[in-house]
Amino acid sequence: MELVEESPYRFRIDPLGEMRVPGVVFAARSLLPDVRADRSLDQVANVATLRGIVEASYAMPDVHLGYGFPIGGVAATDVEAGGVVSPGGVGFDISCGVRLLVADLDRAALAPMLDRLMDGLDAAIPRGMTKGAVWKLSGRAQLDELLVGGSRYAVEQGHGVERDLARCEDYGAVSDADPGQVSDRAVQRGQGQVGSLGSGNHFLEVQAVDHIYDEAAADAFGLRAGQVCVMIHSGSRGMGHQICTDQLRVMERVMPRYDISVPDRQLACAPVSSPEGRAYLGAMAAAANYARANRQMLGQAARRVFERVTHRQLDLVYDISHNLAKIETHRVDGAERRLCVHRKGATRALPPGHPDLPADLAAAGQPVLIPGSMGTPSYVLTGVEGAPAFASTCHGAGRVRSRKQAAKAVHGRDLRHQLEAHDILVRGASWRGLAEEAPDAYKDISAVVESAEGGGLCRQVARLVPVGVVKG
DNA sequence: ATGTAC
Repeated sequence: MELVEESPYRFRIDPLGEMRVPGVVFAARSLLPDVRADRSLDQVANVATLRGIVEASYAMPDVHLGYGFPIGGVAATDVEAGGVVSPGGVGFDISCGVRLLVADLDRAALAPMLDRLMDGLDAAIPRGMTKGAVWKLSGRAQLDELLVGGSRYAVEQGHGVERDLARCEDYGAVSDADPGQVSDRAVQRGQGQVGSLGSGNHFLEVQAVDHIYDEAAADAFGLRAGQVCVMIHSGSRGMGHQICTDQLRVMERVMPRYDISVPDRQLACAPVSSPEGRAYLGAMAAAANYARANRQMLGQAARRVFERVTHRQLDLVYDISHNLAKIETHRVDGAERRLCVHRKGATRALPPGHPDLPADLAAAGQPVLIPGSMGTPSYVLTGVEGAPAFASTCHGAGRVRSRKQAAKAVHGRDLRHQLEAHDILVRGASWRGLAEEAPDAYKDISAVVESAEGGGLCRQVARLVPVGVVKG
């Protein structure tokens, strides 16, 4: 594996063997994975062999090993040219993403109430392995409505306000969800989890705006220095996981029928326009809407606690996914093409003026929400005109040490003391879970974001720092 | 990420 430096934040893997296009990695040299110890760039090369792939197999600065595709990967296939869709290009946590809310309240004014706020959130946010969810659904019929309607359905049922939907990617729901493709087992797993955080790197954080890079965009997003925010990072829980598992099994079976062979079994795929490809996209969309409704409900729970303790409202800045495939039109080799754009651990970053943006965000561009690892900053970015990689950017810090290694290096109790020494309050679900998420198990988020901007993928708008964390 | 194993 050889990396050719094209510019300080852009490296190329030239096509070899079955690769149809090059690999392109957007990262400073210091963030590049070690090609001897880490297989994630082999995964970038493997993705480049997929039928119908156009331009390049892209990797964001937070790239790391995933199932088949790397996390931090972007790949687009040409639908009309027999291009494939692959569940591994989306990941198990379908439409995992981030929701950011802001309060008209400064960090200093919150300080005397912070402990009570964190206790309230601790009690109100279901998380970890324990059962519990904000919203108990009445049965499959209601779940099916949620799988089609996403956040819009939650708001229609009284869980939120109409303005929330204008501040959700896709206005709260992706189209073409097909609940008929969702197995009974997926329904069973998802039924009791709407409005629950999960575990791993998922969190709810109380944060403060620490630095503004772009005043005009920050103003459009409703962000100012010193202001208190709530960030929620969660996904589609057991529902998305089961849907991914089910659909992978189908694709593994039908690949020979379409004469598809892949260098790694985890790259199972089918043509976008085949029955199996369409079935996956319908099921994936259902899981995506589940994830959005999940974050809507978590946001509602946070709002109730926040209002009770501080007597202030939380307004939605934005809700955005970083694990999704979408059919989009892009110009490739001078012609408009319908592409299936896989983003796995990668975030869509619409530039200013994009027609999919609501009017009040048109001048600034789309808010892109980048969650940091525990105890480290998070970022708000925005899209830029003429960006490469189908208007995509990074999604977070990216793990560099395994959960096991992380848990061995530090005890959760010590980590909590370290965070509290930095005035960050911690409400965890388990000591082990806390230790697995130690910040030094992740890349430096600030370096990741700098690389993304340096590579021309996005622009920095604001930096947020944690003041209290609720961990799954 | 995940009822951390079909």
